Amino acid sequence: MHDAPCHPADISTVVPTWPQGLKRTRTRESVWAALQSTDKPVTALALFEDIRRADTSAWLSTVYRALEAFVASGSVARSIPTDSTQAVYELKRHIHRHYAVCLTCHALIPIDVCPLENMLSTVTPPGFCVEGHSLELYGLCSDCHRET
Amino acid sequence: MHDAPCHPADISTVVPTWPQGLKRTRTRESVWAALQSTDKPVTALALFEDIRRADTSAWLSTVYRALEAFVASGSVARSIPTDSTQAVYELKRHIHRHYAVCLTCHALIPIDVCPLENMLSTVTPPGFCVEGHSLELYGLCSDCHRET
DNA sequence: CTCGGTGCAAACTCTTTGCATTGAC
DNA sequence: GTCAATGCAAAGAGTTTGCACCGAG
Repeated sequence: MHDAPCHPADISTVVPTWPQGLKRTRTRESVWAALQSTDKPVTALALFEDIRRADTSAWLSTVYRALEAFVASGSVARSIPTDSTQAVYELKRHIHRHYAVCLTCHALIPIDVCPLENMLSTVTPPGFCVEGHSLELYGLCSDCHRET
Repeated sequence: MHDAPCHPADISTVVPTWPQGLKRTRTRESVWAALQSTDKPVTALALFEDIRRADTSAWLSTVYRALEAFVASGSVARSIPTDSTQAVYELKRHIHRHYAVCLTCHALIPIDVCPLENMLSTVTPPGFCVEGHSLELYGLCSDCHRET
């Protein structure tokens, strides 16, 4: 008994293409390339420093604005790890991925099964249109666990 | 390199008691009471304003320090919603609960089933010691969905 | 040519810290 | 009495904004 079409993320492409309608500029291309080059979430500052290494003309606020544009276009996801206050960004590769974060060394360990995949309908409150979800485990990675 | 005990959260009590070893002071008691009085995550500022209404002597940094102490004691959870940069705090009632957050009106709708409950072992990376997890759905609540 | 994007500085928000004083145990 | 907690101010981190200039479409 639902009415309006509730469009879940499509799971088609694996390498995202440049978001349509966004001007291709120097900084944006650098940000995009930097995001392509990793499969882990990164901070705006890390991106900036990375980009600055090759392009001294880049500017932090521009990186933020580029990320903002990508997020608005739906091609980049922004989130904040539990043990931090700093936002991290990652390309929406349509390869759905979550991480376990180590509270000691802040390592991110990929989780390859998404428990929500088959359970989303069970879990969603009635009437709510899910556009996405975040999931994170936290605790101690095997290295830090050993050292205790 | 010993196998330290990996202690998952216990699911015993429902109404948390004052964290042992913490001095009972004016502001801390107020913060505690304010957290007891709601079952949704709240910001430090919201708590502060709430407390200020009854106790003009309260101070924001003290609220932060109280929350920090509660979090350290394990009795309060801190998290940051996807659509925000501001931390929210909630009592760990040992009633495990997640929320769906509306990207338009920021409403929090409780989710009553935790999909991880039965799947944690399937999902956890080998060697990782899980201390907790966060899960959040985001999208549009029924009200905001209608208006589109 | 036009309008959106950028360089740069400065503001803003949330959170933390430093230090003298107070108050819980 | 002792040491942790607090009042208050001020700093700090991360992020956003304002505005004049620049450059992609």
